[in-house]
Amino acid sequence: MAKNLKLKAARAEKDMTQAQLAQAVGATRQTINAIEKGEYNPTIRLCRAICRVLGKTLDELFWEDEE
Amino acid sequence: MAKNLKLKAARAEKDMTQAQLAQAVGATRQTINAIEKGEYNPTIRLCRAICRVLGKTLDELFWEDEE
DNA sequence: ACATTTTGTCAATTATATTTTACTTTTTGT
DNA sequence: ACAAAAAGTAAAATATAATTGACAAAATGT
Repeated sequence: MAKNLKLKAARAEKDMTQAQLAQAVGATRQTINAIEKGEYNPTIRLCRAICRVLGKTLDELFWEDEE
Repeated sequence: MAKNLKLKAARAEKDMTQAQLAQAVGATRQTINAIEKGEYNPTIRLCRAICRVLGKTLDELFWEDEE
């Protein structure tokens, strides 16, 4: 898995820290960090929560052409 | 979580059984069944695999407005 | 009606997502 | 340069996704 820079950018666009995003979606800072780092396979529910907070779609933040 | 009828419909459109879809995405029939039943929180990687096989996007098959 | 396929469901086990605690490194602002 | 905040990282524990095997219920075709 590659780094999720789209997520990182969307978070920056909202001026949120990893800790703030984590709290907003009910996860931990480490989980958010791991997702951005790209070495993670989060659940769809968490992905949806992140999308809602950042105002993005699943396709925008979590699609990958190659797995 | 509600039943995932969009997934069920997309699978029907491809004329695939749950078992066939499961094999195509490298999962078990029970997992596919549970996802369609809606009482499940699959990983994003499995969701992406399903989308690729069925020719749909994450937003089309796995978005939910209310959680 | 009958046989066959598909779906639904359950219990037990395994794999892994997520948490917790803690520490180091990098970034940001003054 | 310094202090503070944010990000990166790691090990151990917990929660839960996913598998395996097996059987019942429903759907489909002849």
